[in-house]
Amino acid sequence: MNVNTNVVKKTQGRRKIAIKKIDNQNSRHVTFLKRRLGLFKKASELCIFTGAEIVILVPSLKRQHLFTFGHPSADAIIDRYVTRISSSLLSSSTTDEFNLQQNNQYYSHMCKDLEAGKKKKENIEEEKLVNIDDNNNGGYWWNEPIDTKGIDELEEFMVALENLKKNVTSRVDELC
Amino acid sequence: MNVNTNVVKKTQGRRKIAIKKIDNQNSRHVTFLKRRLGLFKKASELCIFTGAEIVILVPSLKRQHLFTFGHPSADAIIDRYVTRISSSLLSSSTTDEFNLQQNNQYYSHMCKDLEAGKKKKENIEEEKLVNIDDNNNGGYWWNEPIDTKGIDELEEFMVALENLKKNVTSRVDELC
DNA sequence: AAGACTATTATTAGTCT
DNA sequence: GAGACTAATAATAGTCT
Repeated sequence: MNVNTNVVKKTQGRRKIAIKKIDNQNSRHVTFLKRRLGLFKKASELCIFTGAEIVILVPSLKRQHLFTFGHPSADAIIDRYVTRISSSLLSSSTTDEFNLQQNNQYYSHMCKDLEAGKKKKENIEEEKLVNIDDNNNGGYWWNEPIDTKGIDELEEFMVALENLKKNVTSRVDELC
Repeated sequence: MNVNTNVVKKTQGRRKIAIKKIDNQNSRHVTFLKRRLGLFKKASELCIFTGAEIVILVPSLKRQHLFTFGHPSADAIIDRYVTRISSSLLSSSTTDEFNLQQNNQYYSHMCKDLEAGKKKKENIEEEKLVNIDDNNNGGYWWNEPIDTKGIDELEEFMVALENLKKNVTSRVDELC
């Protein structure tokens, strides 16, 4: 029987916490430190195990610092991200102006998932995962539809990216 | 005694794997899928628990797609990242042109850490963690020194970012 | 306040469908 | 080939320094 085997526990160990913002500011900062490191470690492992490129940007909680993770380099991947937006704006201006909701769906989905907790799987048929398949066409991701929210104010500098795009395109011709 | 208690294990469970690129392509893709989701989940939790802003960009292994995680939005944080580079280039051109190695140190550090495995703590005194403290000055992170590698080819479009910068700065005046 | 500790929760490698 | 399963590994919440 394992009822009260008189083992004196030194700590209570890890405990579950509610899926909400941590109230206590000190705990919140400690968690921010620990989990940010954990996130970067996970990213490192993903890079090593699969050869993936990853960029992570995390402003400090007071938005005074920027913690970055980048392999091979944050700039290289961000260049391509920005270039992709530029390309979309410059090439076809009307065709895919709408139904462009592929990006940033993960957060809202994850939030729903987390809030729901470990709900049973039979009643989550409406929670389809985003269906981004890796081989739907031969094009590159920066030519695909993008989310255009907040792009208005970016248009001005997007035009200036045209020259950069050529450099970037040649830089990523090596496929894995 | 727990020697061969005749418990038939259904699976071997999770197993350790070497800290290196996974050879088998199918396993590599499966791991890329699973761990990418895990990474985004970790990011979601960090957002929720601490109120942090996070951007993650992960090109697919063939570099044909881009998987993004962004809260509140990838564009908003990237704008600030890019604006920070622009600001650095426009303001002081000579003072902090060198000793700018604060970014992207995590990957190399983590790689070393991972390769070393679970080495004893007494002989890693040379592996200091990056010392980015959150309150060294009252400035914002986009005014701090940045890594300028690969910036040459970006200069042209950086200049065009000047107008954007004003918008962005006002957008992040709300501190947490 | 930054790091060590540890019991517990969370993630996941391999396997099977 | 995308998802369920599960034993084992990995991350971490709270505590103590």
